[in-house]
Amino acid sequence: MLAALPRSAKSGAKRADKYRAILRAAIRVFARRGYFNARVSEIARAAGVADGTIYLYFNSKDDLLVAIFEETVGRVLAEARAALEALPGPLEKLRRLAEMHLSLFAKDRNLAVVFQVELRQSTKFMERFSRTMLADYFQLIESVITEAQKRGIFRPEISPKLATKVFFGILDEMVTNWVLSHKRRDLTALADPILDIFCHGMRRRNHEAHR
Amino acid sequence: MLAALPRSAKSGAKRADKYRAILRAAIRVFARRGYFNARVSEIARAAGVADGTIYLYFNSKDDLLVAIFEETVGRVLAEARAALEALPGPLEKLRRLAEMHLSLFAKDRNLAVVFQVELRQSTKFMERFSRTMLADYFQLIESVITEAQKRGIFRPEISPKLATKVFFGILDEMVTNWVLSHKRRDLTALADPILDIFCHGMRRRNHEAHR
Amino acid sequence: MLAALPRSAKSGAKRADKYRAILRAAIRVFARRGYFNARVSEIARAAGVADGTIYLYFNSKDDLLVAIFEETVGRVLAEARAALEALPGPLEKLRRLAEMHLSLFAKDRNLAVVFQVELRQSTKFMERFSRTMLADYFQLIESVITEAQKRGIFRPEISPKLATKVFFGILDEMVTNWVLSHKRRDLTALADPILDIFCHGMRRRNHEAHR
Amino acid sequence: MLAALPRSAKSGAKRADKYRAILRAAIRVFARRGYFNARVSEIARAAGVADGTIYLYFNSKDDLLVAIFEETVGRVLAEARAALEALPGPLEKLRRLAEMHLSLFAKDRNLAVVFQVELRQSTKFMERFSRTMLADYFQLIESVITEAQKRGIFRPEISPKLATKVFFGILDEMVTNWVLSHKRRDLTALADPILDIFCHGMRRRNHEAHR
DNA sequence: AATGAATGAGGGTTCATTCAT
DNA sequence: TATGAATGAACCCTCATTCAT
Repeated sequence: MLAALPRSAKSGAKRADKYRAILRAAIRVFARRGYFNARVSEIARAAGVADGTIYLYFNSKDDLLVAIFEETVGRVLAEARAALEALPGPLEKLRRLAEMHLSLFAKDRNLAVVFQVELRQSTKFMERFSRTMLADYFQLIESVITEAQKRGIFRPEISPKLATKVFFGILDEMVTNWVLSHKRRDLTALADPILDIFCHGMRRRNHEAHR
Repeated sequence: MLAALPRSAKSGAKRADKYRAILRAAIRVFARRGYFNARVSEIARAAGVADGTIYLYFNSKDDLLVAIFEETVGRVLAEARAALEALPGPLEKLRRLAEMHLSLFAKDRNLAVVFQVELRQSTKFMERFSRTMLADYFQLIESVITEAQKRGIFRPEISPKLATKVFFGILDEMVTNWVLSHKRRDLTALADPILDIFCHGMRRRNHEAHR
Repeated sequence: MLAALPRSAKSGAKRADKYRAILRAAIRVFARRGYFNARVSEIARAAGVADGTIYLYFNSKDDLLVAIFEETVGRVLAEARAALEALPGPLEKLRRLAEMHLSLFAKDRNLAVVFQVELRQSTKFMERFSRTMLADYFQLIESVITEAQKRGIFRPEISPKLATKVFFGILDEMVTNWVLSHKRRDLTALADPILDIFCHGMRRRNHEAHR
Repeated sequence: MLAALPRSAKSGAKRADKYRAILRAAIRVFARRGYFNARVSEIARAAGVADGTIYLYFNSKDDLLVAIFEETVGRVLAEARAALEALPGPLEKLRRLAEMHLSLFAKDRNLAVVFQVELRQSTKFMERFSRTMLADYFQLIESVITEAQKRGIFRPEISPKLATKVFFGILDEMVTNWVLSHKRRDLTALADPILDIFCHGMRRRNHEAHR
């Protein structure tokens, strides 16, 4: 079967494999050593390739960090959009967003370290990330909050942009805290109490009364 | 007058002046260049001292970052504790904490950059900070939240530790967002809407009804 | 026709074509980028072959430079020897040598750059070239000068080896100057005035008187 | 005495000493290894300083080469101008130029290797050198040749710029040849026969007759 | 106490060359 | 014969820190 594939497809698949292997190795090494103390040669060894091979797939050490961010956020965004579509109301959607956010990192502690610590080491990275993919994530959250406001579930007088930052800030702090504390509690289990606080905080009074 | 002071007091005062001058210079340079791109010689020049003089006051470049953190958090904690004492109830105390947190950075954007970005560049720093002074800050917040629960203002079933992280996470995200967006909005003005969401999220239902 | 040729001749011809294509590409790229900044992959692209193919025809990047030198000097030497045979006297022969030397580079500026600059980057190359093919070129010049001395045209007391270096040095400087100045003057036209100076410098006094 | 000098003068003198020590070491190492194979750390060791110290005095490895060229040509030009002033006629001046040129390198073979080989490794360097200091040297030679033409010693119809290149080309080839041949002949002794050829080549016929 | 010249360890990246296909 | 992806050795330069003055 594989032999019948055109050369480009075969080598393309191999290329993608190696690309992912390097990226996974980079996440591991960045998490263990920190970005600045991580040696490119160490990543190469962890990925099972030669030092120079890294540079056939990535432009620089910086680029590895950028790729980790973009690959992850891109994938998560797509998954989140697909998952939200199937859900009936904004509260369910917020719950799903929180669950996906927390479980993404709960499943891969190394990724969590890279996202909560290593990616934030400089305004250069942070501004870049904020402006690009993170903006899409914020947009997705905001659209759900706006929907909740339109449906009369959330108070309409609260700025949806502010509420989005509040929602993200809570999730972000939970992950950071989980990463830094060496206790290995169940991160995903925090979705419920967080949503409880956030949604009550956002809720219309009379809406609550009707419950 | 000064000449009459004992030598140690005089030089002690001079010493403290230079210490602070270096620390202020470090905040400026770290904010402008980022920690890793900041040169010790650049900080020395900004502080008006020789390169070597830095090392008469600090052990290392790392130590400058640590000192910025500890000096600031130490001072802010003392101010916060003093301010809270004078306030009658937990809601007022939470409001004052939020205001102080936001205005600290609103008044000194360079300090905000250092706290929200540069200080988070490695797990080494973050774990150290979490364990030490930040823990005191969390403790202070938690004590106010517990007080609110005891008084029946906040729902008792919510974990106060969780609520503390939620409160801090919201504030932290506001500051980070303000630092990264190049719009210069009034950061302190966010205290009100944030508290609105947080306190409603925490509040007992019947307590609200009684209002 | 070609199809009727024995296999070895056919592939031999193709092989020679590719060999020359690579060499021509190397001259272009070396001239444009300089030897050290020239990438083997760039030469391969310019020659329309894969990187690895270069190594089926040449042992190393160094070897390309050596081959350029040896191919060119070998060809020029053969042409020069043939051309000189037909000429009656040593003065005509010197004139022809100068013309051939200058027009070789006037016709191919890239070759001139490689010969005047890139080939001289290290004593390793220069000593190798001096000892081998350049020695033949010097020998050819010297034989003409000796002939002129034997015929009483040039002063016999001048060392023919010295005169050879003088002759070559003048030509060499003309080409180098032409390569480095960005004016595109007629290099070949310099043959006459150069020979005027050189031949008068070498000539016997009484020989001149007889003219 | 030295102790009485102002600090700047003392340290200035030490600075100049170290500058020259590094430059001399660079000439030695470049001559022995070739520019590209020379390691900066090797130069540092040869100069008795740390690697980093090189960069307190020079901007880059390239800069070392440039400095060797500019220091040498600058010094030689000044010496040559001073020496020529004392001489009565252009022929004596040309002889002195040739002697100085040849003896400069005869006295320092390493310098000769650097000038004849290492400095010519790229059009980047060569064009830079041609345009700047070498142009001054050419100008000096040309002025002497023009003087000889004005005095009726040299033929006026010969382009003085061409004659300058001829003169330089001869000297240059002598030095190159001396550098590449491993025989250690007396380079300076070549001044006489070279001048014999060059000056006869340039001379007016009737002028000769009058001799 | 203050200076600033000197130190020297340390690593991302390039690219000639190889070799499995 | 030809390919081009993979290799891995090799090095200039920076800059935190020291220490003689």
